[in-house]
Amino acid sequence: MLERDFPEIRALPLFAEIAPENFEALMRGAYLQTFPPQIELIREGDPSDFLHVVVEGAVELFAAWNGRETVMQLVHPVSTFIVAATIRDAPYLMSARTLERARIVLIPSQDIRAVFAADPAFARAVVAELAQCYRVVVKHTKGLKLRNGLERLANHLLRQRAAAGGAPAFELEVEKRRLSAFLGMTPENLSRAFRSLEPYGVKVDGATVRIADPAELIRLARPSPLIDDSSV
Amino acid sequence: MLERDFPEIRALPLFAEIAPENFEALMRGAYLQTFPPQIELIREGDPSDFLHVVVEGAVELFAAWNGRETVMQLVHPVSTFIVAATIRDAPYLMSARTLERARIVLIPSQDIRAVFAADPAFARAVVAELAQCYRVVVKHTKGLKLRNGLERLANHLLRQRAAAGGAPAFELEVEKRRLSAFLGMTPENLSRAFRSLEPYGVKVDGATVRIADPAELIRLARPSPLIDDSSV
DNA sequence: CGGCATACTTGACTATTATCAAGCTGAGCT
DNA sequence: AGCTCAGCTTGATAATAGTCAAGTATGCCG
Repeated sequence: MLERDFPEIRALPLFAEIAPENFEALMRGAYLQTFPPQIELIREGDPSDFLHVVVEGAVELFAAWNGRETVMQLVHPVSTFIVAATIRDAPYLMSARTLERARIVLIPSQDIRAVFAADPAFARAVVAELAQCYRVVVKHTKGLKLRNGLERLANHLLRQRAAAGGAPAFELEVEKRRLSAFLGMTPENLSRAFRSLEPYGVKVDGATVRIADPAELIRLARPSPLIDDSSV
Repeated sequence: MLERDFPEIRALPLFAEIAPENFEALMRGAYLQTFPPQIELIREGDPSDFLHVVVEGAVELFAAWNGRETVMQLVHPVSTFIVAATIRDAPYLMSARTLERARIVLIPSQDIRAVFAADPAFARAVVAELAQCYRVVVKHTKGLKLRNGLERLANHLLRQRAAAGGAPAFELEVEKRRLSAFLGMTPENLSRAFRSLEPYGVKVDGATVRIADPAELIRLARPSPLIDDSSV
């Protein structure tokens, strides 16, 4: 692991407060690796070997059952994934694959568990991270159970718009087929949902979305901070 | 808080390893309270004031949006809920209400956060609890996205059967209307789903379920440890 | 440039799920 | 016992979502 890669990882809330010697111990065992697109990084059911930190690129967490597959989460830099499995030393509940070329730091799970036991500051940070992850999944589940496909898409677009700083046009960041799986619908229905949003001032051209009048879309989407606000 | 109530709380994984003086500090500020059925204990959006421990009875965590309501989790003794909100000092994402008469221990959130900062053993236990909660929600979400209503019910029955020690007959533990909301369907469709399971040897009489031949039901349900196994 | 592969879109159809409106049933009560 | 109410069930219908099949667009590569 090269010296120059430290800062962006060190800056993550998860690692910011660790004692220097413990952080170094983690980095000594860590790999920084670059993966091509479509590489399966972990497979659900496998034992938890590494904590992953996405430094660049994009990763999706997905799950399969009975021949069906769905996207559980989309992971963008800089963030970690599968903290829970690492901490509990339990098998992964989700698989992960790269969506684009991605630079990923792999930290051996046993190192994480060792530092976690020895460094109270790290333990606190892990708790904050886990609590955050928990709340993200709860919000996603609320959206799935309380909204229909059109409403989920409308709110997703409003969230993306906010993440893009409120610009009138922004990019979707992921292929539509993956977005559809993430939103709990088929690609065909995502297509139709986009068309249904046209009367609300939503224009889609490839991966570019333009929202003419947010107020109009908000009236349909009825966003709630307790589902859509990532900072809550 | 009475002395005789300590043991069952002390025995919880979350509290088992705390230093005695810290545990006492928590208990000094705690209330043990008995609530009648149908009492709203917390409301989503409110600030996190207390960590709740269900000692007796049953509680449901639910969420509402745009006039719709759904059940997110069913909580039975002895377990805690809303740890994540307490730790992050963030607003509750879910509401909670008693389903039956329930005895509940309320521990002020600020006490929890104080002991959490001071007691490494407690911090570790909180992490384990949170990681567990996270994995429970992920499994629930996987079920929602990968299975249809009938499959969710079939797997729920197999889980309940396992929880009852594999007995051929067992009780549902909650009203069917709440079970339906938990499984992400309407009461009407739960009714129909139960009838659809008759050919698979499932007989329902009130809240009592009898599974004639588990193998038959398993063939339909296709349970997976990564969705249905509570210990994984 | 043409050819190919892949994502996306569209339409027709099917399946699943929700809604509405009666009925039914059983526990609790007088 | 009979009444009442709430939960449950059932059937008819509507809304929502999935499937299949075909077509279009786009980007990559020789």
